[in-house]
Amino acid sequence: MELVKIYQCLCDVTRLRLLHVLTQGPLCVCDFQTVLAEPQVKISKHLGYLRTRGLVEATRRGNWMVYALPAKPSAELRANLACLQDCVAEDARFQRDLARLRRLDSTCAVAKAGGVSAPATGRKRCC
Amino acid sequence: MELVKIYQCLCDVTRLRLLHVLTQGPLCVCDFQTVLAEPQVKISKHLGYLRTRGLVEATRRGNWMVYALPAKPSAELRANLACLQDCVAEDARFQRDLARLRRLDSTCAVAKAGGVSAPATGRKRCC
DNA sequence: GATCTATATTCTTATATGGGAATACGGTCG
DNA sequence: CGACCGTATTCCCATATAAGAATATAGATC
Repeated sequence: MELVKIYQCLCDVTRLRLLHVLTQGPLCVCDFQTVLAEPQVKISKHLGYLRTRGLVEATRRGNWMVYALPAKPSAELRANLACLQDCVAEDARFQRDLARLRRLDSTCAVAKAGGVSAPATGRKRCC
Repeated sequence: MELVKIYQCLCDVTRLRLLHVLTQGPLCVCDFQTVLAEPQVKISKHLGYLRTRGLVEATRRGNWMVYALPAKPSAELRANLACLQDCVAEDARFQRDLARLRRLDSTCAVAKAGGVSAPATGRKRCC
Protein backbone atom coordinates (compact mmCIF):
# COMPACT_ATOMS: atom_id res chain seq x y z
CA MET A 1 0.00 0.00 0.00
CA GLU A 2 1.60 3.17 -1.31
CA LEU A 3 -0.10 5.39 1.22
CA VAL A 4 1.38 3.69 4.26
CA LYS A 5 4.83 4.17 2.81
CA ILE A 6 4.17 7.87 2.57
CA TYR A 7 3.05 8.08 6.17
CA GLN A 8 6.10 6.13 7.28
CA CYS A 9 8.19 8.80 5.63
CA LEU A 10 6.23 11.55 7.29
CA CYS A 11 6.47 10.24 10.81
CA ASP A 12 9.85 11.75 11.64
CA VAL A 13 10.36 15.44 12.29
CA THR A 14 13.57 15.70 10.34
CA ARG A 15 11.98 14.15 7.28
CA LEU A 16 8.97 16.40 7.63
CA ARG A 17 11.25 19.40 7.66
CA LEU A 18 13.17 18.14 4.65
CA LEU A 19 10.03 17.64 2.63
CA HIS A 20 8.59 20.92 3.75
CA VAL A 21 11.70 22.79 2.63
CA LEU A 22 11.67 20.89 -0.64
CA THR A 23 8.24 22.24 -1.49
CA GLN A 24 10.10 25.51 -2.05
CA GLY A 25 12.39 23.91 -4.60
CA PRO A 26 15.40 21.58 -4.97
CA LEU A 27 18.29 21.79 -2.54
CA CYS A 28 21.63 20.13 -1.90
CA VAL A 29 22.68 18.36 1.27
CA CYS A 30 25.01 21.05 2.54
CA ASP A 31 22.30 23.65 2.22
CA PHE A 32 19.95 21.41 4.13
CA GLN A 33 22.56 21.32 6.85
CA THR A 34 22.37 25.09 7.05
CA VAL A 35 18.63 25.34 6.77
CA LEU A 36 17.78 22.63 9.28
CA ALA A 37 20.87 23.17 11.42
CA GLU A 38 21.38 19.44 11.69
CA PRO A 39 24.50 17.31 11.19
CA GLN A 40 25.38 15.93 7.80
CA VAL A 41 24.83 12.27 8.65
CA LYS A 42 21.35 12.95 9.84
CA ILE A 43 20.38 14.91 6.77
CA SER A 44 21.97 12.48 4.38
CA LYS A 45 20.44 9.42 5.97
CA HIS A 46 16.95 10.79 6.02
CA LEU A 47 17.23 11.95 2.44
CA GLY A 48 18.37 8.45 1.58
CA TYR A 49 15.38 7.06 3.39
CA LEU A 50 13.04 9.31 1.44
CA ARG A 51 14.80 8.51 -1.79
CA THR A 52 14.58 4.75 -1.56
CA ARG A 53 10.88 5.16 -0.98
CA GLY A 54 10.41 7.46 -3.92
CA LEU A 55 9.42 10.58 -2.02
CA VAL A 56 12.36 12.53 -3.37
CA GLU A 57 14.66 12.32 -6.35
CA ALA A 58 18.35 13.08 -6.48
CA THR A 59 20.72 14.27 -9.16
CA ARG A 60 24.44 14.74 -8.90
CA ARG A 61 25.79 18.13 -9.79
CA GLY A 62 29.53 18.00 -9.50
CA ASN A 63 30.29 17.43 -5.87
CA TRP A 64 26.78 18.24 -4.83
CA MET A 65 23.75 16.04 -4.66
CA VAL A 66 20.64 17.98 -5.40
CA TYR A 67 17.43 16.63 -3.97
CA ALA A 68 13.99 17.50 -5.23
CA LEU A 69 10.42 16.35 -4.97
CA PRO A 70 9.48 13.85 -7.67
CA ALA A 71 8.78 15.30 -11.09
CA LYS A 72 5.51 13.41 -11.16
CA PRO A 73 4.36 12.90 -7.60
CA SER A 74 1.49 10.49 -7.03
CA ALA A 75 -1.90 11.89 -6.14
CA GLU A 76 -1.41 10.64 -2.59
CA LEU A 77 1.91 12.37 -2.23
CA ARG A 78 0.59 15.61 -3.63
CA ALA A 79 -2.37 15.53 -1.27
CA ASN A 80 -0.20 14.87 1.73
CA LEU A 81 2.38 17.48 0.91
CA ALA A 82 -0.38 20.03 0.57
CA CYS A 83 -1.82 18.89 3.86
CA LEU A 84 1.58 19.15 5.47
CA GLN A 85 2.08 22.70 4.29
CA ASP A 86 -1.29 23.61 5.69
CA CYS A 87 -0.54 22.05 9.02
CA VAL A 88 2.82 23.69 9.61
CA ALA A 89 1.85 27.12 8.32
CA GLU A 90 1.91 28.46 11.84
CA ASP A 91 4.58 26.25 13.33
CA ALA A 92 7.60 28.21 14.52
CA ARG A 93 10.15 25.54 13.75
CA PHE A 94 9.07 24.99 10.19
CA GLN A 95 8.82 28.68 9.51
CA ARG A 96 12.30 29.20 10.91
CA ASP A 97 13.52 26.69 8.35
CA LEU A 98 11.92 28.71 5.60
CA ALA A 99 13.46 31.90 6.94
CA ARG A 100 16.92 30.37 6.85
CA LEU A 101 16.22 29.09 3.37
CA ARG A 102 15.32 32.57 2.18
CA ARG A 103 18.46 33.99 3.74
CA LEU A 104 20.43 31.35 1.88
CA ASP A 105 18.70 32.17 -1.36
CA SER A 106 19.38 35.86 -1.05
CA THR A 107 23.10 35.48 -0.37
CA CYS A 108 23.10 33.15 -3.31
CA ALA A 109 21.45 35.75 -5.50
CA VAL A 110 24.04 38.31 -4.43
CA ALA A 111 26.80 35.92 -5.30
CA LYS A 112 25.27 35.25 -8.67
CA ALA A 113 24.98 38.98 -9.35
CA GLY A 114 28.73 39.15 -8.75
CA GLY A 115 28.25 41.29 -5.67
CA VAL A 116 30.49 39.24 -3.47
CA SER A 117 32.49 36.16 -4.27
CA ALA A 118 31.72 34.40 -1.00
CA PRO A 119 29.96 35.00 2.29
CA ALA A 120 31.94 36.24 5.28
CA THR A 121 32.27 32.72 6.63
CA GLY A 122 34.19 31.68 3.58
CA ARG A 123 31.77 28.86 3.02
CA LYS A 124 31.34 27.90 -0.60
CA ARG A 125 27.79 27.85 -1.90
CA CYS A 126 26.41 25.64 -4.60
CA CYS A 127 23.99 28.12 -6.08
CA MET B 1 5.24 18.17 17.77
CA GLU B 2 1.62 17.13 17.54
CA LEU B 3 1.78 16.51 13.82
CA VAL B 4 4.48 13.86 14.00
CA LYS B 5 2.42 11.95 16.50
CA ILE B 6 -0.43 11.91 14.04
CA TYR B 7 1.75 10.58 11.26
CA GLN B 8 3.13 7.91 13.57
CA CYS B 9 -0.42 6.77 14.09
CA LEU B 10 -1.11 6.79 10.39
CA CYS B 11 1.88 4.73 9.34
CA ASP B 12 0.33 1.33 9.92
CA VAL B 13 -2.31 -0.17 7.66
CA THR B 14 -4.44 -1.53 10.43
CA ARG B 15 -4.60 1.83 12.15
CA LEU B 16 -5.37 3.53 8.88
CA ARG B 17 -8.27 1.18 8.37
CA LEU B 18 -9.50 1.72 11.92
CA LEU B 19 -9.48 5.47 11.53
CA HIS B 20 -11.02 5.28 8.12
CA VAL B 21 -13.91 3.20 9.40
CA LEU B 22 -14.30 5.54 12.35
CA THR B 23 -14.97 8.46 10.04
CA GLN B 24 -18.31 6.73 9.47
CA GLY B 25 -19.12 6.76 13.17
CA PRO B 26 -18.28 5.10 16.50
CA LEU B 27 -17.79 1.36 16.69
CA CYS B 28 -16.98 -1.30 19.25
CA VAL B 29 -14.06 -3.69 19.15
CA CYS B 30 -16.00 -6.76 18.17
CA ASP B 31 -17.52 -4.96 15.22
CA PHE B 32 -14.08 -3.85 14.16
CA GLN B 33 -13.10 -7.50 14.20
CA THR B 34 -15.87 -8.19 11.73
CA VAL B 35 -15.28 -5.17 9.57
CA LEU B 36 -11.51 -5.50 9.30
CA ALA B 37 -11.48 -9.30 9.56
CA GLU B 38 -8.56 -9.14 11.94
CA PRO B 39 -7.99 -10.87 15.31
CA GLN B 40 -9.08 -9.25 18.52
CA VAL B 41 -5.60 -8.64 19.91
CA LYS B 42 -4.57 -6.77 16.85
CA ILE B 43 -7.62 -4.54 16.84
CA SER B 44 -7.51 -3.88 20.54
CA LYS B 45 -3.83 -3.07 20.61
CA HIS B 46 -3.97 -0.66 17.74
CA LEU B 47 -7.00 1.06 19.20
CA GLY B 48 -5.05 1.35 22.43
CA TYR B 49 -2.17 2.85 20.53
CA LEU B 50 -4.44 5.41 18.93
CA ARG B 51 -6.14 6.14 22.20
CA THR B 52 -3.03 6.89 24.21
CA ARG B 53 -2.06 9.34 21.51
CA GLY B 54 -5.42 11.03 21.50
CA LEU B 55 -6.50 10.07 18.01
CA VAL B 56 -9.55 8.23 19.28
CA GLU B 57 -11.68 8.27 22.39
CA ALA B 58 -13.29 5.34 24.13
CA THR B 59 -16.35 4.89 26.28
CA ARG B 60 -17.51 1.78 27.98
CA ARG B 61 -21.02 0.59 27.24
CA GLY B 62 -21.67 -2.45 29.31
CA ASN B 63 -19.32 -5.10 28.09
CA TRP B 64 -18.48 -3.16 24.99
CA MET B 65 -15.90 -0.51 24.46
CA VAL B 66 -17.06 1.98 21.91
CA TYR B 67 -14.36 3.86 20.07
CA ALA B 68 -14.87 7.13 18.27
CA LEU B 69 -12.94 9.97 16.75
CA PRO B 70 -12.31 12.78 19.23
CA ALA B 71 -15.23 15.09 19.86
CA LYS B 72 -12.97 18.05 19.16
CA PRO B 73 -10.23 16.91 16.80
CA SER B 74 -7.30 19.25 16.27
CA ALA B 75 -7.04 21.08 12.99
CA GLU B 76 -4.14 18.83 12.04
CA LEU B 77 -6.12 15.70 12.71
CA ARG B 78 -9.12 16.94 10.80
CA ALA B 79 -6.96 17.86 7.83
CA ASN B 80 -5.25 14.49 7.79
CA LEU B 81 -8.42 12.47 8.17
CA ALA B 82 -9.90 14.34 5.25
CA CYS B 83 -6.75 13.70 3.27
CA LEU B 84 -6.89 10.04 4.17
CA GLN B 85 -10.47 9.70 3.01
CA ASP B 86 -9.53 11.30 -0.27
CA CYS B 87 -6.58 9.01 -0.75
CA VAL B 88 -8.37 5.73 -0.13
CA ALA B 89 -11.53 6.61 -2.01
CA GLU B 90 -10.55 4.18 -4.74
CA ASP B 91 -8.66 1.65 -2.71
CA ALA B 92 -10.25 -1.80 -2.80
CA ARG B 93 -9.26 -2.81 0.69
CA PHE B 94 -10.61 0.26 2.37
CA GLN B 95 -13.82 0.17 0.41
CA ARG B 96 -14.30 -3.45 1.32
CA ASP B 97 -14.13 -2.40 4.95
CA LEU B 98 -16.88 0.11 4.35
CA ALA B 99 -18.98 -2.49 2.58
CA ARG B 100 -18.73 -4.84 5.53
CA LEU B 101 -19.54 -1.98 7.83
CA ARG B 102 -22.71 -1.22 5.92
CA ARG B 103 -23.71 -4.85 6.00
CA LEU B 104 -23.23 -4.79 9.75
CA ASP B 105 -25.30 -1.66 10.10
CA SER B 106 -28.16 -3.09 8.12
CA THR B 107 -28.40 -6.32 10.10
CA CYS B 108 -28.28 -4.13 13.13
CA ALA B 109 -31.16 -2.04 11.85
CA VAL B 110 -33.18 -5.17 11.23
CA ALA B 111 -32.48 -6.38 14.73
CA LYS B 112 -33.53 -3.06 16.15
CA ALA B 113 -36.76 -3.15 14.19
CA GLY B 114 -37.47 -6.45 15.90
CA GLY B 115 -37.26 -8.33 12.63
CA VAL B 116 -34.96 -11.01 13.91
CA SER B 117 -33.50 -11.51 17.32
CA ALA B 118 -30.08 -12.51 16.07
CA PRO B 119 -28.26 -13.12 12.80
CA ALA B 120 -27.99 -16.65 11.46
CA THR B 121 -24.55 -17.07 12.95
CA GLY B 122 -25.97 -16.61 16.40
CA ARG B 123 -23.45 -13.84 17.01
CA LYS B 124 -24.68 -11.18 19.36
CA ARG B 125 -24.50 -7.64 18.16
CA CYS B 126 -23.98 -4.57 20.24
CA CYS B 127 -26.17 -2.24 18.20
C1' DG C 1 -21.40 -16.10 43.51
C1' DA C 2 -20.35 -18.72 39.20
C1' DT C 3 -20.07 -18.10 34.58
C1' DC C 4 -19.93 -15.96 30.26
C1' DT C 5 -18.62 -12.14 27.13
C1' DA C 6 -16.03 -8.36 25.40
C1' DT C 7 -11.85 -6.28 25.88
C1' DA C 8 -7.17 -5.34 27.70
C1' DT C 9 -2.62 -6.74 29.13
C1' DT C 10 1.54 -9.43 29.51
C1' DC C 11 5.23 -12.08 27.47
C1' DT C 12 7.90 -13.30 23.79
C1' DT C 13 10.14 -12.91 19.31
C1' DA C 14 11.55 -10.68 15.15
C1' DT C 15 12.33 -6.54 12.93
C1' DA C 16 12.76 -1.56 12.12
C1' DT C 17 14.20 2.79 13.70
C1' DG C 18 17.05 6.98 14.94
C1' DG C 19 21.38 8.85 16.16
C1' DG C 20 26.39 9.56 16.20
C1' DA C 21 31.41 8.40 15.23
C1' DA C 22 34.32 6.97 11.97
C1' DT C 23 35.22 5.85 7.40
C1' DA C 24 34.57 5.21 2.44
C1' DC C 25 33.44 7.09 -2.01
C1' DG C 26 32.88 10.15 -6.18
C1' DG C 27 34.27 14.40 -8.25
C1' DT C 28 36.98 18.58 -8.63
C1' DC C 29 40.97 21.31 -8.72
C1' DG C 30 45.70 22.56 -8.36
C1' DC D 1 48.51 12.31 -9.19
C1' DG D 2 47.36 14.00 -4.67
C1' DA D 3 44.77 16.98 -1.63
C1' DC D 4 40.28 18.42 -0.80
C1' DC D 5 35.22 18.78 -0.66
C1' DG D 6 30.51 17.16 -0.43
C1' DT D 7 28.05 13.14 0.37
C1' DA D 8 27.09 8.23 1.45
C1' DT D 9 27.86 4.15 4.11
C1' DT D 10 29.16 1.22 7.87
C1' DC D 11 29.16 -0.01 12.62
C1' DC D 12 27.23 0.25 17.02
C1' DC D 13 23.82 1.25 20.47
C1' DA D 14 19.37 2.13 22.42
C1' DT D 15 14.67 2.12 21.66
C1' DA D 16 10.24 1.33 19.33
C1' DT D 17 7.33 -1.60 16.77
C1' DA D 18 4.19 -5.44 15.15
C1' DA D 19 2.27 -9.80 15.89
C1' DG D 20 0.41 -13.79 18.26
C1' DA D 21 -0.40 -16.89 22.36
C1' DA D 22 -1.90 -16.96 26.71
C1' DT D 23 -3.88 -14.75 30.48
C1' DA D 24 -6.18 -11.18 33.16
C1' DT D 25 -9.95 -7.93 33.90
C1' DA D 26 -14.54 -5.62 33.99
C1' DG D 27 -19.11 -5.96 33.59
C1' DA D 28 -23.53 -8.71 32.62
C1' DT D 29 -26.47 -12.61 33.39
C1' DC D 30 -28.29 -16.53 35.51
